[in-house]
Amino acid sequence: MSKDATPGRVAGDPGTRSGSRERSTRKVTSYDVAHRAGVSQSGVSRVFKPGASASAAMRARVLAAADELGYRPNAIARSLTTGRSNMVGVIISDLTNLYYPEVLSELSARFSGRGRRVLLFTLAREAGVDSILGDVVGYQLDGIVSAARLSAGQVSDFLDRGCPVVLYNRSFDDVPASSICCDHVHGARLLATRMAEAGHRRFGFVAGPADSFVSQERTRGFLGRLAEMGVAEPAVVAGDYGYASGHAAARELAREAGPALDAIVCANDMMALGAVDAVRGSLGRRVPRDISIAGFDGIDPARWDSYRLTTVRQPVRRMTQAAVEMLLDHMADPSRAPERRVIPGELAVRATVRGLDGRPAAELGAADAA
Amino acid sequence: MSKDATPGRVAGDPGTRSGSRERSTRKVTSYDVAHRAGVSQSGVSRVFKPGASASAAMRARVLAAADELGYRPNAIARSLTTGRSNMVGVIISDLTNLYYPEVLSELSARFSGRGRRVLLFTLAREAGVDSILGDVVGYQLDGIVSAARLSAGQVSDFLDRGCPVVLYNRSFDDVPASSICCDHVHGARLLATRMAEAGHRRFGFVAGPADSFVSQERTRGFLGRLAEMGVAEPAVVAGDYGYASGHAAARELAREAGPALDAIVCANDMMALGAVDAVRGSLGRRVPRDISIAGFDGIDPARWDSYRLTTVRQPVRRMTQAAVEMLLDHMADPSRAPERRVIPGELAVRATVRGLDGRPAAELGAADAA
DNA sequence: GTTGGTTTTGCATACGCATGCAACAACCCA
DNA sequence: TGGGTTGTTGCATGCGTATGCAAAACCAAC
Repeated sequence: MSKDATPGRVAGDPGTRSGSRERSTRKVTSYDVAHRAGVSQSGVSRVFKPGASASAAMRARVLAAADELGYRPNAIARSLTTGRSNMVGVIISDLTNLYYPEVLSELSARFSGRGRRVLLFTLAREAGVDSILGDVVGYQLDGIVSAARLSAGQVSDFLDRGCPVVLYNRSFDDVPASSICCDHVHGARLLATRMAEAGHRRFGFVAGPADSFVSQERTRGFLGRLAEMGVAEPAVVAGDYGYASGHAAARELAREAGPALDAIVCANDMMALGAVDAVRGSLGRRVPRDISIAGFDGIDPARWDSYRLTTVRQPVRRMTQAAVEMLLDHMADPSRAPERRVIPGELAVRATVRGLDGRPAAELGAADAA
Repeated sequence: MSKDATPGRVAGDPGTRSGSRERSTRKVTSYDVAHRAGVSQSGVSRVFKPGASASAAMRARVLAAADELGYRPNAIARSLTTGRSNMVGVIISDLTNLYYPEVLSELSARFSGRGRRVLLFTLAREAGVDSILGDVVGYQLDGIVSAARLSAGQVSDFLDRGCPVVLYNRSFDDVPASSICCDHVHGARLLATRMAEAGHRRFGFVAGPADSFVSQERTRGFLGRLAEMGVAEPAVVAGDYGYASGHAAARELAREAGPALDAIVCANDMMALGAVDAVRGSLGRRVPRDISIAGFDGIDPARWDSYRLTTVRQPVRRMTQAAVEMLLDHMADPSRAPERRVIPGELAVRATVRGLDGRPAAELGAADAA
């Protein structure tokens, strides 16, 4: 069978298993291709495995047969033998916070560029992490990127299962998982410095959910730096990272802090946008003349003309790139030590914070690209 | 072996294959569990298969052993034998159009509520559809929901491979795929009617990409109805569904149509928001006093106070629910005939369009919930 | 105590591909 | 021309689970 090279015969031979026409009915397997090409099944396997040894002649015959039959290697079967699925899990808590679609979009593009599929997990309301663990193990996921609020124990569970994890904007001292974080403390300090220097004296701060690592860091950085600069302690209220929540928080702050309130800083852009609208609308004050407002993240809508929100931008491109890179590195070499990368945020001073001369800041135009 | 029920012995017995402690090193298979529970592998399989026959005693012993060993059924192996993966593909063209994160979020939640995993495919720039086909086949995806601009041929390829497809906001007359569409023509006619009745006379229309089915429908519906009502034919320019594109288009329309321009309708909300900002900013005109603006989709930011955009809302909840339902139905019974559902859009008149008396429309407050 | 019927259980095999091993061919240099 | 080397190829087996089939156990009524 391997000797009598009569491709004409073989190719013309009506397939024994594959029916009469291409893609007629059922699945085409490597055996079908092998039979048609007159080689063994392992030969087909090798041709479809990059870097395996196969002669040009065999390669050509196999590829021709595969093409005629419409053969696609079965990734499931491959995963079973290799133990890796070429799928990575991406865990996102909440796509309504518009920062996450940006992250997801980038991650998806980068992973697919590296030949991996993205299995998406959205965590409705903190629930379902356990079921995800089951899936991660069951589907042999090669790794996971988590941008959700998992606990240290949950992350450990993944690692114990031999599934590398890259934490996005979170890290644990006692868990050996890699992480990529924006330096929220530093960014918050930059913002605090800038706003204090601009002469704001009565701050309101809108924190995120209490269990949000990002919120904790931003809050700590911002309040800490403000204290260092001798600014009166801000009034603090908590939100849920949503627009409506920022809207409500701004109104509450105005009620609490009274007319002296001259700055509101929110733990993310979504809430800051809500705050801007509340201040301009319900409160009837001007931004930034009466009240300056700033946020964190640098989401796209924050740049829209109606807002031009001052914010601390997270370099999403670089962060996602790092996340993908780190995860793939760990998949390639599991013995590699976990790595914690921190990337500085960038203060983007736009139109919602007064300038250092106390007047509305100069417009920056569209020059500040991500 | 199946008779001497001495669970104490069995449980205390140091596992032969599973090392010494729970989850020590390598994968735990159904054989490990079977050995520990003193039953056969097929027994374990049956216990973990809902609706399979297994005595209460066996079930209890197997579950206990599985728990002690930290066993999780290998979904990959299961997929190999059953031929179905419990994964569905979701194809999204562009997450920067903020309508899609909403759709994706809903789809993800609904599918995971039905026990399916979502494999995400983002189509960068119309490229890569072919590679998706390979993945769909290779990963034995049980079905796919496509909210991207696939061609009829591409959809047929999926179907030929035995993979049911539900098209989201698109359908083909000659392809037997199910689809869920918002009635864009009808919605566009509602909007056109309302705007013409409010006395607008010189329209500008910002279409989407030429190959966008949604844009074609909306354009056709809107222009058609306007013509019926005897309104002068609008100036039409094309955008790419992005904010910046709407911004630029509004300025171009103003230049083309001159000061008589009193209404701009965009083929989606993202562009409409850009148009609002362009009209208020660059053009220095008021909305809706000088120029009314409307969009399509009903994305979240369109409801923000700074915009309160008049739009034709797509009932995302109902549409995604229908999509999931239809896909699952087809997965359960592949012989079922394809179904094309159409759901009406809802005109949401908010603040960017003048009222029927020619004055700014009454605010609707937050009453118009999705 | 026996028989017929109904679970329950184990056995063996299939799913589709990857891969270690051995057989083999081609090729090189002496 | 021969022995050694490199590079191809096929064979056989394993990955972890599901499932048809038959053996076994159980139950109930006679």
